Amino acid sequence: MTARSSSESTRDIPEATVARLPVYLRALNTLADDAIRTCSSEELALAAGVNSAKLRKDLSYLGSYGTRGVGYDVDYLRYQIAREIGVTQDWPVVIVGIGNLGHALANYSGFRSRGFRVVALLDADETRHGEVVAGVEVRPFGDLEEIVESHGVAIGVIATPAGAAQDVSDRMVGCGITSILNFAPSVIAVPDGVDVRKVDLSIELQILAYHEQRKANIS
Amino acid sequence: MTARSSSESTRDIPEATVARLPVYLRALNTLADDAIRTCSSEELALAAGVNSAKLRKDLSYLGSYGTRGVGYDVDYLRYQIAREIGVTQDWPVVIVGIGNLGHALANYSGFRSRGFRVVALLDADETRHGEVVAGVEVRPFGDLEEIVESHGVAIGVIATPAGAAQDVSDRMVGCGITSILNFAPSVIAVPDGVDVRKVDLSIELQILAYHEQRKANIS
DNA sequence: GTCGATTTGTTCTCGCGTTCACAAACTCCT
DNA sequence: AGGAGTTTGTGAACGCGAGAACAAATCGAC
Repeated sequence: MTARSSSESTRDIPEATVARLPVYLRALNTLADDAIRTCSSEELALAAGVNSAKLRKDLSYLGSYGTRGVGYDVDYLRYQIAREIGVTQDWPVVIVGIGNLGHALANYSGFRSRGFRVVALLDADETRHGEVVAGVEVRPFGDLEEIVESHGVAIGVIATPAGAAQDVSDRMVGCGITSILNFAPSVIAVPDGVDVRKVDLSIELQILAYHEQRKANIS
Repeated sequence: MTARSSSESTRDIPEATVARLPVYLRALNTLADDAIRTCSSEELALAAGVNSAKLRKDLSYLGSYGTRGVGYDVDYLRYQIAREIGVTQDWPVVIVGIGNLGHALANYSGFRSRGFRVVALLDADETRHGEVVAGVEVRPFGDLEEIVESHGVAIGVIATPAGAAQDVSDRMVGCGITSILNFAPSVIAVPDGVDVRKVDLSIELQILAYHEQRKANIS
């Protein structure tokens, strides 16, 4: 409908679609690894675990990158999705809280390969300072402002105990971080304009337990 | 409307509500730790980070456990939610894949305190067998069937690389596991009746990156 | 015992997301 | 060149969830 200028691609993509784009991207990467050049919406939907109509509608928000009667060019679509999400550029990331989970996150190769670079590991516990994890030295939490400023960090990861999460969040927001991924099992409050996503391991298990309990009670 | 018999409490709770119940439960636990006996829907909603109308509607699916003009009894509501979710009972859990993430999961105290007991750690890599993590010995993946049967395990956690996830899933389903929490960055296919929840670290970051990119492009 | 204040439980409306179904567009074969 | 076969992109219907608003119920004061 609307005329679309060169790189001014999309207006607003529904949140549900945004959450699925990374899944499509991964599926496309897998296809590319298998030297597959072209795929239909049906094939890609299968690989991504979604309905093909939903996939097509999702992709239509980005533009018309398919060819009717043929399908999608894997490499081309892959690039378009990556550009839309923003993973074609480099995102510096700070991780606060280097416990068991922080360790695992720092070592997670999936970040590196998707444009996320861990520029600093911070912890309040001084006995951990100087320790090197995944090639990065653990530094005092007080260094946060300096690091965020010098590297232009916009994304912070909280992997602390619940009690520290709100304080860490406040400090992050205070020095200009506008996106937070929170692994601490607590609700954190942030001002408007700051995005928070929450990953809670035990909540996921509790949801499974609920359904499991229902299955057992077929009375 | 419907007459409600003794322990036959609810019919079907919306999925969105089920996902929030654990959040309410945690908020209630925090209140209880502060020796608070009673709370209004407004207070609890604030602690849980949701709208109070939504909270009341969610709780109404469980029954009428509040008192008008007063609020909710913290301990009583806490018990009711815990019973509804199923965390009053003990859930044996198996974790497959003891890499960085598997280590972190095995050590995560939030599982133990919510009724989940890690009964076994399995890994395909023989060099890891015998290693003790969080008080549990790492055993060969081939022991899965025996362990699931002897402990009555219904919930499995996959923390392997992407390539192994589908195989592990198939084996789990094959020996009777009906709920899977998948941390591997891949889509797994399971038969009807098996629940899968997926936690993907890099996808969460990519979603944040998308919004971050939008913030930067205010052009 | 009655009145006012308070808070729950529920009804209603609205918007988002999912899915179906089909027209438009492209390829290939003859 | 034309027709058959495919596959995309999208309009329309449907169902679920969020939030506002209100009636019902309880407590406390007098």
